[in-house]
Amino acid sequence: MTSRPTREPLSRPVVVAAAVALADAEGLDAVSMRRLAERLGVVPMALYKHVADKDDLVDAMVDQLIAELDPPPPPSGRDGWLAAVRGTIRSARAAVLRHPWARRAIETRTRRTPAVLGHMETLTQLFLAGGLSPDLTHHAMHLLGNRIWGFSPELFNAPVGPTSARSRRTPPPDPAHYPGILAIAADATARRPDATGCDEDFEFDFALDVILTGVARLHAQGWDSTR
Amino acid sequence: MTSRPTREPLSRPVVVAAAVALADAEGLDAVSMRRLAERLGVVPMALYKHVADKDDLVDAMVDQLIAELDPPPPPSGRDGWLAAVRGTIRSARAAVLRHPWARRAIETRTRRTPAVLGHMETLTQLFLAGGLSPDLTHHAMHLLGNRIWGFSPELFNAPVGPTSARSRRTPPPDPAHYPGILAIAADATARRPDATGCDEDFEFDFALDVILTGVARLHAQGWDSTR
DNA sequence: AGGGTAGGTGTACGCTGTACACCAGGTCAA
DNA sequence: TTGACCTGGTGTACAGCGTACACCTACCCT
Repeated sequence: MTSRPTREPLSRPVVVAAAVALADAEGLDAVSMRRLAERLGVVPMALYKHVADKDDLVDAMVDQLIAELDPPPPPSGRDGWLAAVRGTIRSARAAVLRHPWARRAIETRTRRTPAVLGHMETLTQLFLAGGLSPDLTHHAMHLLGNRIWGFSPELFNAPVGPTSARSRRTPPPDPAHYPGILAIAADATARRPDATGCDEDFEFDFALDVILTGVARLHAQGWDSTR
Repeated sequence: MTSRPTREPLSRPVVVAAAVALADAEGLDAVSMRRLAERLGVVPMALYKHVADKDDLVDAMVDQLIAELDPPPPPSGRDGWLAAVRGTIRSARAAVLRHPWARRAIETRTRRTPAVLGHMETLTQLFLAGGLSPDLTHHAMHLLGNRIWGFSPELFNAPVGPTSARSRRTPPPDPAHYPGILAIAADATARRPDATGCDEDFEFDFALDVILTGVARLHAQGWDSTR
């Protein structure tokens, strides 16, 4: 009998799953066609039988992440849309926290895949089902922006991307020149003495709250974009 | 007399200005060390005498853009901070609209250069001068996120990055699967029949308005992060 | 029996950032 | 005046990237 050292055959899902695993383990930059192929015990060009190009691969990685999201909770009662929207977005947030590469991956996407559109559709439906006008819903989605994916842009914290601790030619900035920033930093440390950096979870919820509250208020007063 | 075919000597400002010009003309992807050096009539490695590495170069490009911003308007009167903040952010928006590459460049930055911190400091000061607590100011900055740079993430429009019109293997999505999105799209076209895509300026102002209004309301009611 | 196709291989190209050695010209101290 | 040093531009080289293209093999279907 011929021993068959056959590798499990490749397929698009297998390739994408391996890419996700690689990104989870070593970051998005580690996902090159060559490294990924090596992991799969295959020659780089073999991947191109399953993905169109690297962009397509990253699109697919994001799609797979979206597939992990919880199904939208059934909105219940008046103003239930608010909780439903919040829940859906929190689920997205949980997913991108599980996959640190997702943030950067999502930011660089330009294609709206069916999965991406699906998530946007879900949220849109929740707004509409809550009685919001298509008009307000439209602008509410824009207002949320990337927050529908569960992250807000970093503002104060440094280490998002690869933490290149290389020495630069420019000296570190002198805090004395930034009394305002210093003041809020001092206030923050006074409130949370043992914390390092900002509480991203708090910031996210705070932002979501201000935004959704604002939208709800506009809804209540019958806002219309043509004033 | 010896004819002197001396090229204008390089310097960091010259290099950065050339990089900005190149990005303005051909996009951020066109800014490679080789292409930039070619433009300057110099060998690629010569650039490294003036910038530490490519990251440093892009940092410097963003810094130069920030230098173009209007100085902060003097806030006047009660609630003048609101107009002042709005004006400062609008000025940033004008700058990134002049330089289409800026958006992507800013999003990928991880270093807080003095110029970057300076812009954040300016806004922080405006909030504080308006009487907002350091606490609220802090979270307001987070809430604004990248909008302090004058852009919100694209949600519906496609063509931000390089418009790769390559054919993909996945077919275009069927609009019928997205009735909610379809509904708001229909509403939008009904309101602006001759428009292509969303009105980014409107979206930006709308978002800024909801956010700042929300912050002002919290300020008025003495909001505190430790409830 | 034979053609088509799906999937994996191998080679090659052009592009990227940048490390490293070198070298000319100017400045400055001995 | 001489020699050391520094500044800035050069040339070569390397490793890594995405991917075009030709090929080859094994299977399915008529």
